[in-house]
Amino acid sequence: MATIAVENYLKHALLLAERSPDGLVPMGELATAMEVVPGTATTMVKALADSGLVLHEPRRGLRLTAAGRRVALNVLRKHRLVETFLVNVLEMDWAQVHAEAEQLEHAISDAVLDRLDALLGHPATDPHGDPIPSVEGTLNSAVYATLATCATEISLRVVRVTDQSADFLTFAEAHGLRPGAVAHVVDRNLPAGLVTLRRPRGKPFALSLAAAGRIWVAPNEAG
Amino acid sequence: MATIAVENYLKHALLLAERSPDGLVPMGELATAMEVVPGTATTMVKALADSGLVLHEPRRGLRLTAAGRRVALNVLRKHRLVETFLVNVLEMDWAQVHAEAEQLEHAISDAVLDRLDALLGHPATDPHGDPIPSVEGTLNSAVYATLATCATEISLRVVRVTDQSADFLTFAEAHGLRPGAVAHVVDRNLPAGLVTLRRPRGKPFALSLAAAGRIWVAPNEAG
DNA sequence: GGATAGATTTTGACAATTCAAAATAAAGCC
DNA sequence: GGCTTTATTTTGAATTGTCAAAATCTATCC
Repeated sequence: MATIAVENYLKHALLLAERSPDGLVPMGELATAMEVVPGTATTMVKALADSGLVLHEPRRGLRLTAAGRRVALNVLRKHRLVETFLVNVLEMDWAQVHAEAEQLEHAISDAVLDRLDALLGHPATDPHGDPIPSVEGTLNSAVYATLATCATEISLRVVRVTDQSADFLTFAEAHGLRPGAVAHVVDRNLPAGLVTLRRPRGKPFALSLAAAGRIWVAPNEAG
Repeated sequence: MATIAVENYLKHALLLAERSPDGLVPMGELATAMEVVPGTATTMVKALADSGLVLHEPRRGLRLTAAGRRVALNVLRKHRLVETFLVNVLEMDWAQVHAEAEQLEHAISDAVLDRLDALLGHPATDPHGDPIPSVEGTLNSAVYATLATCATEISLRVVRVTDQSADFLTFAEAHGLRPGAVAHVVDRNLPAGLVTLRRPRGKPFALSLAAAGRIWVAPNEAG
């Protein structure tokens, strides 16, 4: 069985690999994500390579093997189903549930996971809009535009909020920017780094381009 | 924050202390409960004593301090509320939930615990009839008779089953011996070490005195 | 009142995970 | 092509929790 540390390294390796075109994850990125010094990541990656969970390409980075990816997807599935449970069933604040799920993802058995999945009705995404890996190990990563890049003056539907910090999520919540919410970009001022947004029957408000880049949207079909 | 190992030592120390008249827990008992060699228990108890969680009386045993007892009760509360959740909400088999809760009890925050408690309606006991410590740290340990010691030929209500092994619980379940079940002792044959039981509209069946001693009962008020 | 059995403690070692800091390799720059 | 910057790896050490086995108590038993 993978230890908690191993599960965490693999999970972060997966998340970083998903954002990398060739699947190669630089050591430094993994170390940053894990909040350890680079040497620690090197040590652990070599151990993971010995266990056949990753390939270590010295001085270049690491790649998940099929076995490593399987473990990582299972942990990610637990994380996101737990978040969904905490929000949908226990009615907890979506800004807090990430931290809770970080612990629970390592304590939940596959048996509990299955029951949780059934209780929640086999959801496809978690409360932040992040896709929940299937039992079979499929990760549906549809690509959307963000509020920093999408067209202006058309009705949009928020599909995903990719920032787990409680502060950001509380801000988003306060402006109704949860997945499913409808809004449109009133104006985008690149020099000022500002995006102005408006929700139906709401006042316009601004957020930084950096923040806008973490809110993913699709054209609002109904709107 | 207490580590998982520390939480486990304190939890087992509490359970053993509850069954000891003077609250003194011999080292060997703790080591057996924790499934470690005696020397390991000694090492850990000294560390716990340094943290002010237990008192170590060399060669005699240990006692929980108020701080240690507080931590232990919190872990036990998590364990038993999680078991209740797994059975009542996720509809899992009561024979499995102990093992699951052993992991989850260390991963659940107090915030999640509170929500879980509310969802379950603030239960007083878990699915095995074990009392759930209150938030304030009260452990209601009412003393009952067991099927090995109770009066015969009177209607009884099962209140508690104090064996966490899946085999025993599956056996108990198969005969309907869950808390709340009604039964009476038909016969007790001490030389043979057998207790014969009968449930309403059921066939009589036998179990060993040792097994009977793990099923706690109260007189059945309703008849 | 010592020998002995049983429990407990001590000692030395090991695996996992981490850090700090020195060493090394790679990449880009004039 | 040599120099500098940056990323990565190596080395040595600390921490936590564990075991095996030797040493040490304690209580008890003739």
